[in-house]
Amino acid sequence: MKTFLKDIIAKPITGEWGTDGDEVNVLRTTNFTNSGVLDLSNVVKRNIAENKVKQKQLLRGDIIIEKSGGSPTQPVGRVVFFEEEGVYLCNNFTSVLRPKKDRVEPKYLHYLLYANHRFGVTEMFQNKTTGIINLQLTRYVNKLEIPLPPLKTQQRIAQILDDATALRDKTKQLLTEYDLLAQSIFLEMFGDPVINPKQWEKRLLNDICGVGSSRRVFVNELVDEGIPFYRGKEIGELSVGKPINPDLFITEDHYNVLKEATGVPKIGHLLMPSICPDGRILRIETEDPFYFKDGRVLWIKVNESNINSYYLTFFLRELFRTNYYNIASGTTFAELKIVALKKIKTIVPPIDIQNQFADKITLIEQQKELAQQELKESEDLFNCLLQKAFKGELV
DNA sequence: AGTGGTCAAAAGAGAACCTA
DNA sequence: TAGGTTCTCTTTTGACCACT
Repeated sequence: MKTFLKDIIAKPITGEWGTDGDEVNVLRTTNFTNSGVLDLSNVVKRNIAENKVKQKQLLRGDIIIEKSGGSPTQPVGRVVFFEEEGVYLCNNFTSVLRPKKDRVEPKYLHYLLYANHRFGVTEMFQNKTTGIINLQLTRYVNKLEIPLPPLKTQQRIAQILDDATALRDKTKQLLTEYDLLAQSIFLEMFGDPVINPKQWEKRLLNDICGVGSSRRVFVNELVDEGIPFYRGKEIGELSVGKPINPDLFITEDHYNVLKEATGVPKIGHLLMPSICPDGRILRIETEDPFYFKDGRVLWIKVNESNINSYYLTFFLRELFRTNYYNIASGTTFAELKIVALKKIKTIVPPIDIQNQFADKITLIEQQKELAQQELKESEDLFNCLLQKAFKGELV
């Protein structure tokens, strides 16, 4: 059985801007996540008249929909599910959809609307002007058809999707915990990279590794296919040391010339964007050939006989995470210069201790690999279930 | 000619009312 | 109350200059 969205929700409640103040919580699109849950880490407080608060206060089980926002790559119409205690309203860029609980299970409706956004249905209801994108909410509510099985079935479907979400979140959580574990092992074994509490030898990075950048490749030398050519942004995204889908390429001949002249990044070398206050350092783990833009990507040719590349990755990550702005310089923005990188005082513990650390990290990396696999599987499962629920097949 | 450093334009992202 | 714009801050990157 199908029904129109308008028949199973109350009249949408529009948001309120309010005035400067600190009386009630106001949820904005910043508080939306792409996974359909609210992010309450940055909720603003505003003043709103008492009668408005009474009329528009969010209730548990409400669905908040984004009316204005999105981007060229992301359609407008995201939804989040509200199940908080306390007084919350939402702002003008959003509206509240309140399910009629005798007809529809709120969680079920939420998942369906989430799928609508995910699978591009909201795109048919958006009004694109020059700037931001607006959702034609009235049309959406009046025209949108919803598969509506009996309440009991809806509840079961919502439960299945909840379980799939929980599984996915648990795996995600596991991945962050592995990262934290790796970080805490580093700090426990070596201490703060600036303080050097264990008084190990310090050497200039330049004395133990090759430090520099790539040879310049000019825009007109880039081609449509060939060897991947990465810019700083992409290097920063290559967090697991494996290639992402490239946009730019150089010819194989060009690559061979560069290989001859400067060498090319090898397994165990480190790359980092020069603008990198959060310590995104890439340890290369692929043999697939690629090259990268000079100047914005710094290249550390690790000499493993002097220093272990896993150890150095974590040393620099910790150092930059806490001290980037002391080391980087620049007028418009802080940027790590090659000279500054060369001069970094690198703590060099005995190599066997570094290797012990690397062994532990490799184990963690293996576990992470497994967790990543699981995450992919649980995401596929969730998507598959969502797809089915959306088509009314999950009955 | 090859590198490194700097500058600032361009692009992107996010937040905030106002008006018809 | 629906629906459109602009500002500002951040990030990315091309261009250029200076030095070797």
